[in-house]
Amino acid sequence: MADRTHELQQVARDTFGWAELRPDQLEAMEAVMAGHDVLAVLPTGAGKSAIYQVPALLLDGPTLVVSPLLALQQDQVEGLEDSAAPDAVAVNSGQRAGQRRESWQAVREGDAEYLFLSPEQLAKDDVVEELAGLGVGFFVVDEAHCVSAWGHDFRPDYLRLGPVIERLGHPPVLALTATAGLPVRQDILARLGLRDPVEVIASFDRPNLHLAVERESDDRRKGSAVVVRVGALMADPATRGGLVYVTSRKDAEYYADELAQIGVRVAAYHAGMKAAHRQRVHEQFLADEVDVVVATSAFGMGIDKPDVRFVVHASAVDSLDTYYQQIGRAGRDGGPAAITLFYRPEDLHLQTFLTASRAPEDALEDVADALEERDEPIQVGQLAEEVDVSAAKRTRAVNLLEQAGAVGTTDDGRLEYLDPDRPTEEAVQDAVEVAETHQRLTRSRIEMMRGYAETTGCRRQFLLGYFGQQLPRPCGNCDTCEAGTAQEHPDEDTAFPVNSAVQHGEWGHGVVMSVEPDRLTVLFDEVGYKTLALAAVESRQLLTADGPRG
DNA sequence: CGAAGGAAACATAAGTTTCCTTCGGTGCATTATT
Repeated sequence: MADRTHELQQVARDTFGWAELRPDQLEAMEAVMAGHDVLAVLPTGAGKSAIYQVPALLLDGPTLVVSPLLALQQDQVEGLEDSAAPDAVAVNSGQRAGQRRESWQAVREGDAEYLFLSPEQLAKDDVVEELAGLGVGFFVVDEAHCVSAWGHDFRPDYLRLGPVIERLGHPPVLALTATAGLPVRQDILARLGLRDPVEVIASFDRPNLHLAVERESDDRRKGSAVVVRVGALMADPATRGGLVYVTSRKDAEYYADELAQIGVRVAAYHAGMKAAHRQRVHEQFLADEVDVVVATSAFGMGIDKPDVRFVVHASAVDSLDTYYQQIGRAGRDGGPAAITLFYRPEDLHLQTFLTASRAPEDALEDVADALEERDEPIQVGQLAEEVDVSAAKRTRAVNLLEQAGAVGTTDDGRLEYLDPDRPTEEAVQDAVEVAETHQRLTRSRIEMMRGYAETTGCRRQFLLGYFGQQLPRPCGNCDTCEAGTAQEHPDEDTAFPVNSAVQHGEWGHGVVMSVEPDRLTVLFDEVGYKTLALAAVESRQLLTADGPRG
């Protein structure tokens, strides 16, 4: 063990020039070297990339890094070029055929140690076949929350990574992310099929962020309040420069115009803008030529500016996972930063709309029928020929049927209908229920966002509690602490302590996520987060202690 | 679900009210034209 630690530290020092590895980094690396699958949840700036970059050099075979954005892949490749580490290449649709051949050639000949791919590339049979021949020694999923956040509908190929890992002989797998509450972590572990995983989870606390919520009832008044607030923040040298998150592209343009009118150097950022323009805004922000970026959720991953002094949300977002991720872009230098959410309960309805995704019933039927009719497993390409729906919809259908236990993936990546005696109608019905369970969880996460915005207790205790971390005392650096409503409550002898498993008559099995003076929040497997009044729990005996999970 | 925008309804002046429809977020890859 000590040898291995020494070896890792030596590579870190000699190849990358890092004098010291942090305990979290080292713990994750050592687990990888010991052959474990690892899920590492570390805040940005904690050197997440190092966790794969270093062991990659000690493990046989090339390292495959799945990364969600082509721009991010580019940054990583360039970063490695600047170090003494072996080369890195990416393969994607933006390249010409010749360039792509060269990249493969470099990996094949061992000139490139790191290979960056999008999950969509890994959905292609020839790509996986090529990789299987290469003997991939290390499988890394960067920004692994995307598996859960995007895999279920937006980018369904994220849920196909599990079978790809198996097809590559299941090398050690490392999933990396900065933000993941319990359901997201469980989802990542299950969907990637991690074996006996080691979870390395750093503290989520960012004590330098001051947390506050401004409640507004009128939409227009909220709009002007946001502009006034940003104006005030910009007038104070201590809080100059930050981000404003909005829900729609239109709002991004609107607030950018309003702020420009009061003399703020501001730019809008959303996915409707041309790529070159988006890149320009990003660069100007990093270079302090623009002080405020008003953005939709498109602005995020890959942004690493140390001195973001405020993050203002003009509206609530879809979950505390998203919220934490977005506010976490402030104060990376450790200096104070002002975090403000402008909250109107009605805004949550838009999040319900945006996250709603109904099961593709027609595609489910077509896919189930096509697979059931075959006596043998079939290639994805073949299925595409037989089922006349879009690739995304087809993949979603395959994913749901697989989660419903009706469809399986063979070791060579083909799809099969598992039980010939199971009627396809039943399989489709089960798949629809899988989608509905997922939908309930999504809704309950929106309710947790509501809970954060409406709590009179310490905001930080609420936020950290959501991520499974108990802050023993109110933080003293949020609006409720300052208002005096966040009272310290002694650790009462509760029958249902945090992290204990419980059983509810109607909602089934769950895990206690937080205990407040008058209420409990429980994450149930089937219905997601629920907040229960302690008085009712006691008087009506709603919960019973349950055995350990599993 | 709710905000926004347009058209029609109200009303007899130039405007307000009501009703209806549309739109609302993340990115890969691929392909047909300039």
